[in-house]
Amino acid sequence: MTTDPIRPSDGELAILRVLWDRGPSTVRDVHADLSKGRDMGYTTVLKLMQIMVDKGLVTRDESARSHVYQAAQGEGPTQICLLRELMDKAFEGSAKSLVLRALSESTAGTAELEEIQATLDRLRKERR
Amino acid sequence: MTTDPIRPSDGELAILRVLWDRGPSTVRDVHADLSKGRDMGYTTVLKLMQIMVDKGLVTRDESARSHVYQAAQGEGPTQICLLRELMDKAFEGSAKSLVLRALSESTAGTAELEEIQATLDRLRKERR
DNA sequence: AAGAAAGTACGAATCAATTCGTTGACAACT
DNA sequence: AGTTGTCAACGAATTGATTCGTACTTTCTT
Repeated sequence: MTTDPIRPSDGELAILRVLWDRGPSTVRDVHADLSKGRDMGYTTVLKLMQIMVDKGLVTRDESARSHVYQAAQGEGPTQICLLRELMDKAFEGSAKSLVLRALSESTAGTAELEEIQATLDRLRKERR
Repeated sequence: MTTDPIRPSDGELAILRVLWDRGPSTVRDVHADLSKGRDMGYTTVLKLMQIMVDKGLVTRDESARSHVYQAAQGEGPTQICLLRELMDKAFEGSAKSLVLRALSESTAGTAELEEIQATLDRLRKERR
């Protein structure tokens, strides 16, 4: 059995996204990537990633001088964890009302709506 | 013109939910409601609600000795605001992938799926 | 070998959210 | 009038996330 995904903070999530994108990376890599968007010091990223090791959000390979970090949990499980949290906090736990709200404001194009449709069809078959 | 909904913190959101539910309420009312779930002091709720007045999240009628508070923004706009934030933070801004993820893990029953289906159909017609 | 460059580790400052104790005002009760 | 209860206001402690400076180590360059 695997442990439940741990809820990452905002900063941690930003780092995880880089790791999911790039795969195993050094602090320098992550910092370079993150610096495109906003301005933050190298040691800030380092510290955060060290904390993430402690929390179990990432794993670290220390065999080389520049440690190589890797996301410990997948993007999907993390997204689900965050969705569930929001669902509980703001949608009374109802996936339906969350999805309806998201759809009602969505800027998704026709193609994307088709894709959602397909998933929905599949789900309904499974439920039968 | 109305200002954009302000992102409430977790504690603030819990209070807003009570206000949406009950309508205009005193601190005592809100505290009573919130106390069912978790244990928090009266002054904690009071303080939070005072802060919320400053932030513009709620309005306050001070004509009676017990002030009466009211949510300043609707539930819908707030949910949209929170969804958009999560979308940006964890789904690369894509409503589609958020919805797909929510659906894939959803425990929604058949009836609820039907309802989502209906909304989806309507949306697709509009897009045409 | 000396110095610059690139790393990690760590402590401390800051900031926002949350929590609650205490105080003082006002009201209700006796 | 005096006591008790209810309330708003405020200050202070706490906690978690974030930020970065500084120190120390290792590696690379000259």
